[in-house]
Amino acid sequence: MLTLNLIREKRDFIIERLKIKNFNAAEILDKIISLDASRREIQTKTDLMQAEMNRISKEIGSLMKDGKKNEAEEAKEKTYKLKDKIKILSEKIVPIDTELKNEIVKLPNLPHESVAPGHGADDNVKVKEGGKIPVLPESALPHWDLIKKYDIIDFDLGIKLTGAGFPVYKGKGAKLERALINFFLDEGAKAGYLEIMPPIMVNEDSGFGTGQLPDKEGQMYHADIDNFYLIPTAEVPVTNIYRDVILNAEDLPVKNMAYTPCFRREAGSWGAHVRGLNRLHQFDKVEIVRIAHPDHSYESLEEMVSHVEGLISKLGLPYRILRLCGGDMSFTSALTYDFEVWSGAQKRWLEVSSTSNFESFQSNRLKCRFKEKGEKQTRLAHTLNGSALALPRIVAALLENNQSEAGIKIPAVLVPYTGFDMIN
RNA sequence: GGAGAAAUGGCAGAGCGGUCGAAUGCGGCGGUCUUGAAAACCGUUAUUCUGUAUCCACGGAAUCGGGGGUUCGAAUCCCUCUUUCUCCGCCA
Repeated sequence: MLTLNLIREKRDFIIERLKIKNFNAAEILDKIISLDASRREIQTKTDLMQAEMNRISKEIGSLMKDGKKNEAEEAKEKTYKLKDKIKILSEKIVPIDTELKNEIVKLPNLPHESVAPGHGADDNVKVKEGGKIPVLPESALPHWDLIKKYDIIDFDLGIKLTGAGFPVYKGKGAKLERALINFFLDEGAKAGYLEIMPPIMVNEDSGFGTGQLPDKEGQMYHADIDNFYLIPTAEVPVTNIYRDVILNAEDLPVKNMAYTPCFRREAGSWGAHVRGLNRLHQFDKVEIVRIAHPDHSYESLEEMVSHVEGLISKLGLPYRILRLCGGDMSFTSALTYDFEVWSGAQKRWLEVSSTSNFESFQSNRLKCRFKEKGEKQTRLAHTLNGSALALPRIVAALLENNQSEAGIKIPAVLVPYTGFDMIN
């Protein structure tokens, strides 16, 4: 959520920046500005009346003390009219406030100045490429065949237990999953991230704090009776730890990480390219989250990017890093890097991480602020997060790229975690 | 799930419906003293919105778990929700 201050002071700048995201903001901005102006006008009036009201009330208090009952009664008379006026005026504010909130949440975050304009995936900017694309024989199998061949992940069983998109990991498949989680967490710990195990269901306030609510409730599973949402990513609970929190500047950056299962309804998005592990309703992910000082948040982002890159290259996967263009970026993000790994048998790139700086967009909703030592004023912190990493597509690429007649070779860094070096 | 009690500033803990943003203690910050430190003493110590000023500053409104109500006036009374504690029941 953009701050009202920015909207008041930089209307034209916002319009220009949001063009990069192909978003026409003028109409909404003008509506907000006029709503805000009338809200403040009314607020100022009611504040004045309320001040008068408070003054009279105090007067009544001291009159009563002095035993001047008649004068107190006279003063009371004066308040009735005033009270009515205040009531009428303050009731006017309620719908204005609601509308203001409705409008302001429609505005996406401003893209960072390095973000290129564009409409879709084709306009993303490749910033780096690494690893070697494997040359596989014609007979190479896609991962959905490999998992059947070695009986390590069972989709049909998942359908029986729950439904499509809820795979069952078995034997070495389950072990590989657990190995990857532990590997990612250990690497994260080495990089200074504090491990968190959060709840995987959150309340409405948390959903709003990170921007899933309103509007995107269709993407989350909802437990009706208790009004809880299954998290689509650990970003939601881990970032919401800092909802309504005022941090000290010297505690920044806060570096947290969490492994959680993630749940996505992905309503309407099933179709091409979603076979096997490519898109699931439940999957595992390790997420890194930072709360950073606004002056240093882009340094934080770069550190996160190189951390994620390190993970992928330690696993020996061919990868590329993309800086998303305005049209492909999320509503809440100011700058996003996507990481894709090459899937040898599908012969295509699979997104395995999205690492973003949200600047103060989330923290304004979260009311996540910090205070500089000795200063009175609070400022909004910057929030960042990134997948480090999402597992299913990593598994898909590992299986496909490392297959041979003898079986599937486990990357050396994982062997201490799996306890085996081949799936066969 | 049943019965009862409670929720106040960073923490602890007062608070009769009137001058209470809130005593007191601890902690934090600044200062005096000291060669330095401790102790002692003095001062200071929340957040949000807002008006003039737009660097410092001054004024107003709101906030004592959340929401609503009674009242000229609510931390204090009423309703409701949430959370915590104690006892009973159930339970990995």
